[in-house]
Amino acid sequence: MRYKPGHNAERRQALLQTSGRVVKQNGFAATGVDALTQAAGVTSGAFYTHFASKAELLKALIESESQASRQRWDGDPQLSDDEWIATTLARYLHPDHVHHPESGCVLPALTAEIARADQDTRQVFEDGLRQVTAALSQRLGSDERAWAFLSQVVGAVLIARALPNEASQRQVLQASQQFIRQALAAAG
Amino acid sequence: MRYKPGHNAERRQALLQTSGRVVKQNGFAATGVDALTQAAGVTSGAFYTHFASKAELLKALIESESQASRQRWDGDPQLSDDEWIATTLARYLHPDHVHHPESGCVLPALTAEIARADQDTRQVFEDGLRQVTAALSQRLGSDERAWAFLSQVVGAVLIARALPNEASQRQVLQASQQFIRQALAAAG
DNA sequence: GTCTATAGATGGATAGAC
DNA sequence: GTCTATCCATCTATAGAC
Repeated sequence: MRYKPGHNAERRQALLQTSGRVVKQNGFAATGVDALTQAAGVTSGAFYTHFASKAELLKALIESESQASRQRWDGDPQLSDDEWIATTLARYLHPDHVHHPESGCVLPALTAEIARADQDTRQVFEDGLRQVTAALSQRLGSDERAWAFLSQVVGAVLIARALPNEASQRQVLQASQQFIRQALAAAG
Repeated sequence: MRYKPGHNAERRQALLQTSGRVVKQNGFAATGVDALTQAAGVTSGAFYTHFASKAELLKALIESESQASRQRWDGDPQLSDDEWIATTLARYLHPDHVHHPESGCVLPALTAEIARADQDTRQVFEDGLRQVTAALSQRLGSDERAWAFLSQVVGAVLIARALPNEASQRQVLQASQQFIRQALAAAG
């Protein structure tokens, strides 16, 4: 055979990773199939060997990005809960995360567009997200806190990214971090 | 003259209101100029009498929507701070707000796309947003709390909208509301 | 000021060569 | 499996009639 075994799966994986970066950076609707494949060094013709449509790519992206996020949220298992919270907040609510959506969490970048996708795509989103909140819940003590924690940090990064200067961005990130600490302290 | 005085300003205002609904519903990049103007009962040719480009519309939309949001956030001035917080949370974190982005806050719907706009547009965003946070700060006691409060509710509605079923959506809304109460209680 | 018509570019997706 | 070439629809924006 002309291609080594697993070539197909590898290429699909590469497409998911590179197009994930492009889409988080520029948005899903705003990005053409040409731009998606160009980042992986192939042309649009090759795209349709791996995905039935652009909409199918979004579903696959949500799965792929959820898995990546889940691993980032897990973090170092040796940390105490308090240490884990501190390092997680410091990393998620960091200016680097604001400046580099392409390598960051999928949620601030794509959730608004996922909200406009079909029911099937949103189900994939929920499945992926529940893995994240399950991990979060382990550290925070309840699902309720996990959802609220997630909402807070996603909202903060989302808003920070739309602000035009670094000072304002930091103001949001700092405020968010402080707020979370107070809420967690309040409930013991 | 064939048109009554103020016709131009009125029509522009009408375009802002109707296109605001369409854009919050379907996204800015995903909506063509035809769809924007169709909602106002005119054709795309008329659009360019009022706006130099589609990008200019986004800036005008951010101004317009910020003003509308600011008024909604203000609420009834006769309420006590606690009452104001309760009614504001109940309205913003309500399933109706999740189901109807077209008549809701601009932030969960468009912030991700604003984050990808040029510096000028994002400056307009900051100016509008600071009016909102100033009003919020009056009620909550500090700018810091205002930013965090806003991040929390925006993140919650954003995520809820992407979830496929009502039960999950309510879970996020409820968790966020509870979290905010705890954070505010913690700081007195 | 708004319309129809259209230019010019780009969108998603497919066909056939290799 | 990937390429080039292309179809057809849609996009932003403009021109000219009314």
